[in-house]
Amino acid sequence: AGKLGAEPKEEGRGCEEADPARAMELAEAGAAGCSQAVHDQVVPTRNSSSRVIIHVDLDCFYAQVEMISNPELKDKPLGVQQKYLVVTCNYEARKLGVRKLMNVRDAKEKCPQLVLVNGEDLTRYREMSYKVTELLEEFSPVVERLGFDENFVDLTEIVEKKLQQLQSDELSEVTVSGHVYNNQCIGYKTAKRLEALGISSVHDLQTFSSKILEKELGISVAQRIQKLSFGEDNSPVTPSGPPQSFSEEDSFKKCSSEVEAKKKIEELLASLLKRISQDGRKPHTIRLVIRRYSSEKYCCRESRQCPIPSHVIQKLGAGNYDVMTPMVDILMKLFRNMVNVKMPFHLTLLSVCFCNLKALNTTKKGPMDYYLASSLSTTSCSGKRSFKIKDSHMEDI
DNA sequence: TGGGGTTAT
DNA sequence: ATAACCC
Repeated sequence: AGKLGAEPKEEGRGCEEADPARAMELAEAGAAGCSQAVHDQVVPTRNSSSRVIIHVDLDCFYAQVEMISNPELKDKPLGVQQKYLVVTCNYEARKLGVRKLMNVRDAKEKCPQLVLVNGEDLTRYREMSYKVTELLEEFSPVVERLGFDENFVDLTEIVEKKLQQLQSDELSEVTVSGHVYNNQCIGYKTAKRLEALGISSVHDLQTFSSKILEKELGISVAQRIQKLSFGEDNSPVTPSGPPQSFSEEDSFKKCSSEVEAKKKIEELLASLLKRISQDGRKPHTIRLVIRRYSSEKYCCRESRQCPIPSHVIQKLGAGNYDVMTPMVDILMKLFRNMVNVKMPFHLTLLSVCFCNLKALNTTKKGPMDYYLASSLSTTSCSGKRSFKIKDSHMEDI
């Protein structure tokens, strides 16, 4: 199955959204099978250059986590609320007309018995999400995450091993039934641009002039989506590994003073520091993101980022050093760089992001290390550059 | 539209 | 730093 085309987007068709245990059954079936059925027609064994990839998509993930935490919720219509939105809901609720991303007021109107739990804190969802990924990684290390509730697993090697074990008379008996996917064109912006070109179905895209498409969308996007329209996707399943960034955000109706903003930034930062200390790696870059109020249309985010000073990074992990104060200081500088606080302003979102994560330095301490570290900390090099310099010196030593 | 994520430019 | 994409 192609990676990007693999998910049927219509709801309510009883499509194969699965729990992890069922996913494992499917994986076993896939490993045993040597043929794929398309339109109920059995096609021969995959050839040596093709791959076997499973796509595991967890059903109404946040709602499931809540139902596991509190089984009393299991047989009730349940919605997970973030601000004034029901971001997802269980099937009881869907039967009664509640939809994803529905207004709380509309949802309550449709379904007065709806039970709501607050899902603004993603901690438990994030933890469960990584448990699922780690479970899948036991089968193959090649697991790519997409959001919190989807994983792609490349099972090619497992399948090949299984096929070698099977006797030839067993081979002919195994079949796996397939799935036929419907027309759907891709991301929002690209879909709009395609529509402007008169392309509204997969078939339209298949038959459209490659040259014109390349001129309109750029060669990279054009060639990729046109291959996708034929079900061809040679992109690898890229192991996600640990996250490359940690962020916390909060949205609100109005924030219009620096003091108010500072309070919110401090809250976001406190949560992030907890998370980062658990992770063990250290961020070398910090970013502040804002969203300004705008009465209509799509509202863009703005951001400012800077390297985290090395003396702050060092104090990040253990110890009771106050890392909040210097960090808040940096963030407020970034804030004033974006927002002219002498003028009236109206923000609707603040977000803090730690990125450019690096593993702890595992090199053994030598006699020169203290000298090298202190001399480098006084330079104005970027983190990347100074690490390169340090590494080369280490090799020399 | 929330609260996250990734990659490309 | 932003824009596009994904959930």
